[in-house]
Amino acid sequence: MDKKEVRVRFAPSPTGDLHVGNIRTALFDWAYARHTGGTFIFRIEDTDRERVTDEYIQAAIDTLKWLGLTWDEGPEVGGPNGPYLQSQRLDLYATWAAKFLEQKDAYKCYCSADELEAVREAQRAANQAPGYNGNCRDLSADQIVKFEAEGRKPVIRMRMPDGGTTFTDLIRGEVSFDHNFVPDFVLVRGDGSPLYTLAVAVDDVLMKVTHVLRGEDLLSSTPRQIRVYQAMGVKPEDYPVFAHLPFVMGQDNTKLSKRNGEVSIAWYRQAGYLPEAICNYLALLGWSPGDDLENISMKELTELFTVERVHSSPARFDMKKLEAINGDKIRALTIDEFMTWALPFLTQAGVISGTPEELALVKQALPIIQERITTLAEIPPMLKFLFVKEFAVDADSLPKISDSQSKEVLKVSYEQLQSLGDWTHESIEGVLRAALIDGMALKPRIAFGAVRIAVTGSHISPPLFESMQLLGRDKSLARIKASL
RNA sequence: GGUCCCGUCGUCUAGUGGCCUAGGACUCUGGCUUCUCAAGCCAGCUACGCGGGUUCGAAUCCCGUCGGGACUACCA
Repeated sequence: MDKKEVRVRFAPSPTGDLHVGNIRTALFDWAYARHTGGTFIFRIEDTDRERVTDEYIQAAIDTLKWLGLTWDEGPEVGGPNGPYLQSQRLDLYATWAAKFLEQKDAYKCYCSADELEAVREAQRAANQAPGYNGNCRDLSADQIVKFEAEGRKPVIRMRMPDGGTTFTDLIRGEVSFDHNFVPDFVLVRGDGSPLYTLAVAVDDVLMKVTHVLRGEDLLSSTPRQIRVYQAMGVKPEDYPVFAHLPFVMGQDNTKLSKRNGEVSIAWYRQAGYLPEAICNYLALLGWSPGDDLENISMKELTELFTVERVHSSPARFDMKKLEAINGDKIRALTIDEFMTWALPFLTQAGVISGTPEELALVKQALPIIQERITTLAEIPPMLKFLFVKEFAVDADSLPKISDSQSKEVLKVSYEQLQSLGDWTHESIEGVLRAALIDGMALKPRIAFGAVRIAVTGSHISPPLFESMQLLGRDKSLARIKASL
């Protein structure tokens, strides 16, 4: 695009756990930085300290790390343009606000919240566009003295000049706003703390951000941001390039929320989704590589990602497709990788405590369940039968082996298996097939079904003969005997 | 209400005037395979919001219309 080094930032305001929408933005920011060989900056927008907490900030950092979206400048790693928490940059904002005041780009506004609300109320009633009416734009010295004497705490408000703002959005093309619909806006609160409108622009300039990829909800605040650049004396050719990403919405076409799909990335993490799957799926929301390629790695994403290919229309979040991709990613894991992901789920579920024997058994068992699960959370219930101390058949499966035919199947199985020489899944299968299918003329699903329930406790299990081999001769036989 | 953005199968998307009787993926349905569940394979259903133009020709360009969303804070 140009020879200037690309600098992109992800700047969330952690008022809660990072959610699907945030992360999709972070992912695109990251992918763009990596694609261009630029710098990825992570900045925390915590000017609203009533809503942003340290816990949420830490959670945001953890989530980004877990997803593999590493940053070049930001919390923990630092960088030449820090600090990267807006709450630690307050003096910077104050300095610029004072300068704007001095330049008459901004002015003190003494209107109270109640007065402003009354104005808006009247505007709404009169069917006019609600917005600041410019009441304090040109206060006389006397009026200021009077307000000050009343003890009013002024906010600092930016003066929007007549005219309009036009800028080129990388995704939407040329976008224009008439300043008649962009009222003078507040930069600094009555208590002296900065607002997003001030901090975001100051930081983007000071951090030399070249590309602002962010949510579409910020599109209409862009003229205000550009206004601050002007007041800071930034030349138009040095403004960052904007690209407003389309929304990620819930199933019912409303904003994604608890009601129509989980939003918190932390939830997906503990539900057993792989970071690569989440990123792969999210990358497909509002962007596509162009051909029929869909299952891509993080590396491929950075190679293929361009802003030009980002959509301008919103996308609906589809859990089913995420599940499908997650299953694909799990199946593509090597056993060692799969092991690494599986262990925490098994220990947390209390299925294993982590002894070397258990680990060895898990490693042997993982291959037979790898293609049967879509999330890691499905592992514990599926392997539980191998480790459980006090075995019992599931209540809903018990009736299925209580009939006389099942009893007969189990009896024959027990007798045949007892004299089996080598305990391998091939030999187990051979013996049972001969005795039950050939000998008793039963359908495989009927015959093996009974054994399955007796041995694994459920009518749904990993492949029976492999399961029996892993369980071992003693336990397998004991369970069959117990169900006779 | 105003301003701005958006509009291809149920969903995510391919498509930038002829290769489109619109392709892929997920879902769903049916089938094959099969020791359960999966996985895999095959088949099927279903879309260019609507109306006008421009053009020999439009999903692709223009206008209108309808619909959806965002913003309209001393939130971000």
